[in-house]
Amino acid sequence: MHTSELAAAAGVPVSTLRFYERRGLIDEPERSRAGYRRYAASTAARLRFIGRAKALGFTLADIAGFLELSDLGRPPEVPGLVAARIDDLDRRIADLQRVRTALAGIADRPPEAGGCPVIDALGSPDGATAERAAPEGGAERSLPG
Amino acid sequence: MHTSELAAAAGVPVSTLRFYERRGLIDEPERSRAGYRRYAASTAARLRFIGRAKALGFTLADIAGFLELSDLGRPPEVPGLVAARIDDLDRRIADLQRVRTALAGIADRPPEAGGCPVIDALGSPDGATAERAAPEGGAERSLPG
DNA sequence: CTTGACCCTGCACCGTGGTGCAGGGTCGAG
DNA sequence: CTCGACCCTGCACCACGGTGCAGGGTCAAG
Repeated sequence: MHTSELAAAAGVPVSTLRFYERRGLIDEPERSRAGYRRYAASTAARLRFIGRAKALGFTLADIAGFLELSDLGRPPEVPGLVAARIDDLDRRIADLQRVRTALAGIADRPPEAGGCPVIDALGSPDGATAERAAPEGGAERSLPG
Repeated sequence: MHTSELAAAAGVPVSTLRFYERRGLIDEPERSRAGYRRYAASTAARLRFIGRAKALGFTLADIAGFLELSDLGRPPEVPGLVAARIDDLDRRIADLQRVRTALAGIADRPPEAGGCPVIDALGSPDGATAERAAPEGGAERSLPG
């Protein structure tokens, strides 16, 4: 198939195809005499795999690692990476739920309570009611990648 | 306080201070006759607030919004913004939980003969065992953020 | 032979959240 | 008065995940 066919089959723009090729996520395909890329049909499946892994929050570097190991016929030691990713998700979900709880409680508070309750809940920016949310060691780190 | 004092007090590099100033997260401070920035002590608390909100996953744009509201003393349209923020959080939490469920299902698969269960679960990149995980409408959309 | 659709390369650009550096000016101690 | 530490501005750069465009080449239909 040629470039635009693959792009349509995989549901990504042509520009992204070339971007992935540069990043090593898809192999450089055969070329026609004129230099046109001619892709194997399996490349579309590979691109759908990339899309699903991306939707699960893996970075392109992660995915490139999966694919490389898979291409080498070696079962990747992915379970560890998946477990790490699940831990990340758990932390992040807990973070968001804590904020959501704070916001929900705040939304019901009477408007005459003084400053902005959302701000207060995070620790007032002017220091007045600070240090109640955000347990020091907790959400302090960011997501991987 | 001057720039380096504020940076030390807030635990951020000087470069970040100026970056936040450009982004409108902190006000342009008074200047000395020579043009040196002289910060109010409250700016350190504001920066710590930014740090906490950032750790909770808010973007700088989110935080700028919070701070603007706070600076304006809670204008009447705040309840709607809080509700919108809660809706957004709910969507983000649901997204992350869906991803987490998918990953957990993958991680539990026994390492069957041939192939990595994770790769298989995502749809083998060569198409052989494809289309088993990732129900079409499910995790197919990207994460917010 | 011309027209239009497609393809090629290379480079610049987007937003996010910063970091780093050059080339100056200023300030206080010695 | 000199020295080093600090401060200023502006600009370029980093990673990430792409997007867009200029300026060409190719191909098939009419």
